[in-house]
Amino acid sequence: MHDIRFIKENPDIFDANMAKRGANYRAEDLIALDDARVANTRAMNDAQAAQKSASKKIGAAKASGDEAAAAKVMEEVASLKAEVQALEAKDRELSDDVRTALLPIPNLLADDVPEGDGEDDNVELRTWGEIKEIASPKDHVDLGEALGQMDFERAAILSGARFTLLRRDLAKLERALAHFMLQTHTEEFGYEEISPPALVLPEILEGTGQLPKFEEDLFKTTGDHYLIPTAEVPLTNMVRDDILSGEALPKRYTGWTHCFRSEAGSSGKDTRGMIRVHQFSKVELVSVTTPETSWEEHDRMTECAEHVLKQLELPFRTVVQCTGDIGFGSLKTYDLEVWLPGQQKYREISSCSNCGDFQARRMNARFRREAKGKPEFVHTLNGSGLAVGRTVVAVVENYQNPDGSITVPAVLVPFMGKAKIEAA
RNA sequence: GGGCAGGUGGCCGAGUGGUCGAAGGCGCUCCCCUGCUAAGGGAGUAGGCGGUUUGUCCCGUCUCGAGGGUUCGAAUCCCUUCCUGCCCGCCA
Repeated sequence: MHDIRFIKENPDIFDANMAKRGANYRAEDLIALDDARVANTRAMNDAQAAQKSASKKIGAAKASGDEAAAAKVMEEVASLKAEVQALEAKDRELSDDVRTALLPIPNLLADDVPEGDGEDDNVELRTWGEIKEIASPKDHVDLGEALGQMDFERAAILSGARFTLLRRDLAKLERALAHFMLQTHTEEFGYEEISPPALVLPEILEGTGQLPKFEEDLFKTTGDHYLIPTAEVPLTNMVRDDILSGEALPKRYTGWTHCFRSEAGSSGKDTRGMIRVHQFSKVELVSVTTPETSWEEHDRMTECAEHVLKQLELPFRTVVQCTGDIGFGSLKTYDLEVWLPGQQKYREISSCSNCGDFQARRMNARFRREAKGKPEFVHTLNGSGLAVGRTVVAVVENYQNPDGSITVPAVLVPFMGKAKIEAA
């Protein structure tokens, strides 16, 4: 959420950013809305002050036993009551209007976010690894089904379209990958492992930005809960409503959770296999930092995610998302795209974003620089480290052998207890 | 699910209609005294919004789990709701 005061002081910056995102919000409209709120607040405060001082007079008169004087002031003040109540009601209404207007507005953009219309305009920063020559490569669906360990038919019987079911060694591969990732992030990079709830309340999703604007992307229960679309949601809200001490920062959280996405609006896209499904597992990284260290942390986090791909020896490239592809709450986002031989393409496997104070403001997450200092909003970052389902796909496709077996990446052998995945 | 008891400042804890944003204690910060393995004295110590100011000091107002209500006035009374603890029931 934006700081209305920032918009008032920098209307041009705000408008230019919205234009870059192709979003239709204007500083002028928001300022007018807030000015109305401020005018009402002043009137309300004045009325409250008048009422309060009169009430004190009544109290003083009663204390000294002067009932006549008390009655006289009570009469004078009677009319103020309605006025104060009306102004208070108006204040609630206007404050709510401002917040409601601000909530659907996307974050500003870092200056170096490239302009573009969609993912094709993302800019490649670097590539890593060597793409192996594979004669007539198969994709993960053909490989997995031939192994008898990837069962889309059974998944469809159980749950309909866009679900995956893994068996035996491929199920174990998923678990091994997640275990390896968690191990890396906790032991090597100092993240705190969290096993959070997968069902959360609406205000939690509002905190990270999925609500109110993107409700159609979420699964909602028959009660008040929503299924999390990513562990970013609970992990970032770990600091909700907190005032942290400066020394406590940075906070680094990692967690392996299932993620649930309705995939509304992506019908016809990636319908084959386990690239785009309603349920997948992901190891997430979240950092909470001071404002001055968030960019440094952004690079560090991206390197943590890249490190996992390097250890798995999967070729990938790192791109920076353009203005047409970047997410709602992000100032700047790096995507890691892994090479998939079955598609002869790089596909997204991680996305690392610096959200600045955008989420912190929604969550009311703050810190104190010094013991007596004024609370300031923290900065929050999130990244996949990595999407486990897609990593299964990448391993299966990149490590395929001519006989249909899959070589287990060296670093996973201890977790798998074997070096090769074969048909039963 | 049924019953009982609670939710107060960083923490503990007082406060059942009037000058309470809140006693006292702990913790923390600063100052003083003293002088040594510890202690004594003093001051300060929440956040939001708005104003004023940019001498960052002051002023108004709101906030005692949350939301409504009664009242001239509510931490204190009423209603709703959430959470916590304990007992019973049920159950991975």
